[in-house]
Amino acid sequence: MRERIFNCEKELTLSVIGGKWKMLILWHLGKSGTKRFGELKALIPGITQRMLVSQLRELEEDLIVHREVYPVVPPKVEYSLTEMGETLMPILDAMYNWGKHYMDVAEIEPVEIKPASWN
Amino acid sequence: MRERIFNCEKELTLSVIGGKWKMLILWHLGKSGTKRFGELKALIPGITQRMLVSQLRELEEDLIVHREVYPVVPPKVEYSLTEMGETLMPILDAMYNWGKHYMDVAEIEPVEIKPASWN
DNA sequence: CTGCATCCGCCCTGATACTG
DNA sequence: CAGTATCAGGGCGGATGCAG
Repeated sequence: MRERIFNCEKELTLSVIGGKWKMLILWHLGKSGTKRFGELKALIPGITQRMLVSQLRELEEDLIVHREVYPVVPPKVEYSLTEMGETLMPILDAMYNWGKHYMDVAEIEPVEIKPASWN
Repeated sequence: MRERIFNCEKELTLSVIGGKWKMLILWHLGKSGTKRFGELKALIPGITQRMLVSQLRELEEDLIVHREVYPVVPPKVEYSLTEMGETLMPILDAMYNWGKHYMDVAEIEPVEIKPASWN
């Protein structure tokens, strides 16, 4: 179980969205809605099944993501944002805009954003 | 040197504020202004000198924090937010408010916020 | 007072193979 | 299709000692 002892509420927020792939997952679910496991995997190049599963489990445990299992063969599982998860989107938007502006103005090197059309 | 290859601009933002103690440092500098090294250390219980130095160096390198050295003995060094650093405060505010609300509504356990009067 | 150098342990993550 | 199990590596961060 994850220890959750923080100095400030900001760190609680960070612990929810701070996993290596969590912002990407939330972004997809928030911007284009419910997705199947395989769809998410295809949308996030480079992620392994192990990481996608673990990040989704943590988001589910934190009541950010809802997991809907359909009892069919082959298996079908859909993921979507909860209401609580939706309330994170303004923060993700703000972080996206800040990062974009920061790249233009500060020109910190080296910074590379992998090619992607789904921003 | 830190590798900075991201899938999205949000991750760049996270890399700037995501260090273990960075949000705390930025919060103090943003809410109550310029601080000496020793003041910051006193304000952040539990942080080691090594970590305070390294986190400040990274923030300085990222043009978020300004470091002013006074050539006196004993040494005196003051840290403050740059203009770019100030633009992070709305995001930190949003994260603080979200975390606070999240604790009340979601009641995720275990979550513990250490006693502190400087929020 | 404000740092830097060194060592080290742990957790996160990646790779790979296997399964209902 | 949507996972689980296992092993291994690397980097972040903690502890300690020294310096200008």
